[in-house]
Amino acid sequence: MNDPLANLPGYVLRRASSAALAGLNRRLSALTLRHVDASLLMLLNGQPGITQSEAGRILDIQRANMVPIVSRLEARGLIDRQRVDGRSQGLYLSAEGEALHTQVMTVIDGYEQTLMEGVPAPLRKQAMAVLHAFWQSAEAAIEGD
Amino acid sequence: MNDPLANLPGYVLRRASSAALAGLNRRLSALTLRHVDASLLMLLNGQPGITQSEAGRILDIQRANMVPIVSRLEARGLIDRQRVDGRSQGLYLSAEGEALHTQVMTVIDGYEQTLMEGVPAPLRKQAMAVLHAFWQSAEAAIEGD
DNA sequence: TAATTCTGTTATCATGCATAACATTAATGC
DNA sequence: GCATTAATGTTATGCATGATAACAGAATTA
Repeated sequence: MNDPLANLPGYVLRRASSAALAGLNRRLSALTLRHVDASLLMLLNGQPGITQSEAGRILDIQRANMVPIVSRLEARGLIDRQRVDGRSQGLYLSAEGEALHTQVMTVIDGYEQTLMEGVPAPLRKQAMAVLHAFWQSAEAAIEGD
Repeated sequence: MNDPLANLPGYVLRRASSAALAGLNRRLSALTLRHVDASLLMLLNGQPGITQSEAGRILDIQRANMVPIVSRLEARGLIDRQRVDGRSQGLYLSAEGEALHTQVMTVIDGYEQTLMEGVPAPLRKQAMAVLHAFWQSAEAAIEGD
């Protein structure tokens, strides 16, 4: 390799994320789901009745970009909408959506475990803390020159 | 927040990477560069004369997707091509490209330092090792069911 | 020499992400 | 109560990144 970028945390973060995503999408394709779909199913399982906008805020997906995602999952009968308001609707997993969610969890749990097991044991204890630290640091660094 | 995905390393990795990339692109826009352009300039500075395909292999960019990147940078006079072979050309930073590269380094170094400083000191020592571990683990996990 | 591999390239498609605009509805300030 | 402001869902659109398939020309190899 001899990649002169390999000592830049931001670059390594991106490569790791990209590879991790590729592996996950590969596994989720068996359920005909994209990772973003899976993340919404998981969110709705934990917070049923949440609004489309709220979900987007939590997952960091623009309001406008939530539309095709929700439509797709609703069209597949995986989620239901219930009017909350004149303008907003609560999102819920349908029975079919819950069934698929358990399959999603099997895939995700297995994958995340595989990912973690690939990290040398001595580093494993601090691994999540490091990732969260970078997340927070990167969020803070978005603005500024 | 209350994000039930926050304990999944893959998800946190993605969010951190996404945020880090946003901040970087924001800073690079002052140089009218995308992060991928910057990464190629940095690579060519370290390994002048490298081939387009080789660069793509190192940066994990498909051969076909290298074409517009190289064309764009060449059109801006930042890189030169020198025929190596009947089929391949070596890529080099032009004088202008080298000048821009130093500016890129200023931006990148400053940004990566900011990113690192946002990580609590006790974690900082192992931070890079953790990122590399996830990178390697994720690469290994791409294949497999 | 023949078969295979590699390079650069074109074309095309899927995905993710950003922005602007809009109508409807809700919340807020006075 | 009414006028202003804010929020929601939506449509449309564009840009950037990646992936795949196909091809011609050149180099390697068997």
